[in-house]
Amino acid sequence: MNELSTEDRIKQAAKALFQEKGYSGTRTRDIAERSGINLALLNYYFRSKQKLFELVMLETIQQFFGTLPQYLNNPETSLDEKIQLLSRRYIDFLKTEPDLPLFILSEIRHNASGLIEKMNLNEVVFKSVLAKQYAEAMGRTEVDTKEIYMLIINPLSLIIFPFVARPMVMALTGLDQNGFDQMMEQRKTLIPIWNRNMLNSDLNTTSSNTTI
Amino acid sequence: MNELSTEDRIKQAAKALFQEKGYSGTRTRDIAERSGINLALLNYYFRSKQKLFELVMLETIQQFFGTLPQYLNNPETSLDEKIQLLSRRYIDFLKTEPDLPLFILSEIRHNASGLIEKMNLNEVVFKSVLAKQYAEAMGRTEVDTKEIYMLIINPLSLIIFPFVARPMVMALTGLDQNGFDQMMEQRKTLIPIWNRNMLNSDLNTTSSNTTI
DNA sequence: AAAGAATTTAAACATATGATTAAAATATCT
DNA sequence: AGATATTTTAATCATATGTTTAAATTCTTT
Repeated sequence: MNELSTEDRIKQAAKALFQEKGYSGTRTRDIAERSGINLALLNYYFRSKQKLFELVMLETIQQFFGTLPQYLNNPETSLDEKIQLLSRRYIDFLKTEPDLPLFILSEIRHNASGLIEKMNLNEVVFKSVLAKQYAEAMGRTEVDTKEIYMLIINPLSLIIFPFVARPMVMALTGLDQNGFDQMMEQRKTLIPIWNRNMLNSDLNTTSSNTTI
Repeated sequence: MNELSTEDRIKQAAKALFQEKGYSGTRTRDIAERSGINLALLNYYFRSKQKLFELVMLETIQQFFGTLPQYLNNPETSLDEKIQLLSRRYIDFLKTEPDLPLFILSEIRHNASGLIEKMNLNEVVFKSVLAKQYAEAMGRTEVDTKEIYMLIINPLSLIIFPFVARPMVMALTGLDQNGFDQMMEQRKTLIPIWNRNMLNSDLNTTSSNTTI
């Protein structure tokens, strides 16, 4: 009853291997071995390595970006609470899938079919409750692009970059894997504080004392 | 007199292609075509695709990390001036080599030979003038690891991540390539301001009003 | 100019890789 | 239980890929 179907076993193995080695570096024979299947089954179930890859990519992109709207759009949390939830949940998620962000960022960079352009993420962002909350705090109805840097890009930079650049971060800090994990735990609470202070620099610039 | 040697032409083509397609996705025939040489010359000059790759990697890693010490160690600039210089220079550099960070981060993640572990980057960081300046401002002789997050990891996150995640950032902000470039120009001055405010959150925590 | 060294060329090689094929095995339906 | 559909298997195929080889060409030295 707990047995995965052959199709799912292939997909799981492919997802892991594509993340580890990239598309070109992953052979169909690697996928067959890891999923414990006969090589020809990959073509039977998915028709080609390329088709399998596209399917895995779609699912993985959905996994990475798909939860973003819910963090930005909960009307019952404040702006700060949203950044707190985003930090905590994304870090928890990335700790379970440490290879995923690098894989996604690498593939969307080289992928000519524009998968994420089709997701209308900028609408999600500009029309989010988070953006509205910030605009209201500034006494306006809309945020501008520069404000999106602080509201979205900077938190995501602080959350995701250490995962993408883990060997580099470990080399710079001298932390081992365990230390790195602890660092990311600490950043769950630190990132919202830092971000609040970055937002405050904009508030100070506009001489507003509004508390969000 | 301006003629590049055959060896250099191969290296340049290889560097560009490895960044675009990765190691496995780049064929020796691609490199030969792009450098305008006969295929066998790759083996004549570099013995193998693997050896060529290792050489290109070494040079590229040096290019990416090699300038870091000079930004952290100039005794004639304040802490804030160092972050300003780091932001400006790294952003300028990355605008000329937009594919480089993703390539480096991807390869050091999968590279078992531990190239960057041998660089003793954490010594560079912990013993830097920057770290000393911060410790002095805190009335101590040394910084701890958490402080390195703010002094080094956070600025690097804010600087490098948008380049690594360019399609994602463009999708979230709705910016085109031109807009993205302008955004990075703005971040040259914004990142030091933001970082100063993050550091201030630590200063406030320790109830110190010291100005650095 | 001739000899020797270095570079370049085109073809061939040995192996790898994604895909196909046909038969065998298993599952499902009547 | 037999017929049919689906899944699996092992071998084979067609092409790709990194590398080698030997000859030709160019460069350097005497």
